[in-house]
Amino acid sequence: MSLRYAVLTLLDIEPGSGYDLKRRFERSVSHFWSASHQQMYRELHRLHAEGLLDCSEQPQAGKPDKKVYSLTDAGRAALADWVQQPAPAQKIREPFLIQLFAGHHLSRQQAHDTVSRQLEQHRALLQSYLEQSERVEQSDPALQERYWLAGETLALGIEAERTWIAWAEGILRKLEQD
Amino acid sequence: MSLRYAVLTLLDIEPGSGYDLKRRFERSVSHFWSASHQQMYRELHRLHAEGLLDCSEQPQAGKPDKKVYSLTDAGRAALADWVQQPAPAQKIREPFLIQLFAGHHLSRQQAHDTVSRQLEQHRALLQSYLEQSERVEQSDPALQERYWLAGETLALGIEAERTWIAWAEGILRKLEQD
DNA sequence: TCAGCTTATGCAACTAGTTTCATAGATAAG
DNA sequence: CTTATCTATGAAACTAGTTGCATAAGCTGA
Repeated sequence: MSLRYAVLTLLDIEPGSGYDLKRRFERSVSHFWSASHQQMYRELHRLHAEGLLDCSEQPQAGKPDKKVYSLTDAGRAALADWVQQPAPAQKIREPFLIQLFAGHHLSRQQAHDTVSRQLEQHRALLQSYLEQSERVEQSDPALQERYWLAGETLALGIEAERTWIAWAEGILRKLEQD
Repeated sequence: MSLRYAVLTLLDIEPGSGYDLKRRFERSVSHFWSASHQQMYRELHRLHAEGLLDCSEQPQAGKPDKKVYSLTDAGRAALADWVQQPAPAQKIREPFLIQLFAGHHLSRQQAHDTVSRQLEQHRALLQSYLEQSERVEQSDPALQERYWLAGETLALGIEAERTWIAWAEGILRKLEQD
């Protein structure tokens, strides 16, 4: 049930199409939510059917037409109501940590390889979060002020990645020293 | 597809029933995976049907009978094979961070309340991870040696919670100083 | 003795999320 | 001129996960 509120939140900040939304999920909330384009379109249809979203078709020059969605009053009310409810518990599912949990089936070299591979991915993630953070810092101060709590979620993403990277580097050191 | 390997990993370390498994998920891998008892039982049935698990019914004094599952050779082979594959990417889904992202719908007081509520939960989590860690330290050194990578996953859980708590405390400070 | 908790297992129906496929115009590289 | 990529939307079928219900034995406290 949280996907719908993630969608409402992004469209509340700025209206957009399913395609826009998919990219905004990748670029701005990937540190706490992910969804495929099919999920977006389905959720947009549902929210529109329930009267939480308005939809206007916009022909574009040189590109296919867009369906731009924006919140109705009912949509804004539903979102404002939900943010005040206790948040459903997060469900953590990290396949890589299962592999480490079963790490006694790996040779030292294999363990080193899998951890290294993950480490590269997390370094890339940290890099992309830092770039996002820079973009935020260069944006309109009034918007930064209004959405400062959103900015803090990104700060958490950055800190979490730094913690992860430091931990993984520690494991690699232990695997290297016999 | 990762649940099955989480189940295989725990049963590889020590055989047990669906009920045991559910509690072991809560007590020993909750920092990277969660599953309901229905998921356990269904997965155990499937794994048994596929020949990856053996099952023996054990009558118990003073308690209902148990079905104790353990890995077959095929089960151990499937697990050993899987741990060497690249891990599927983790999917992060944190409803609380969506709420903060939509935090402009909250008053200062409401924001303070929701963050405080989450902070309490994360402090309790850290506490339980630290207790787990102590239990591990007091266990047989040979087992600690064999499952040291599993121990490292717990260390990551602890570090991640500390990071989270420090971040949340920072938010609360910002919300308190006008 | 009755109510509630723990141990123990399971089905059925539902919601959420993934994968595969399909369509279609524009643009860019070779 | 063909292949590939990007923009843009969607259906259908599948797998994963959740919720609600059912059953049943034993144990604990009022």
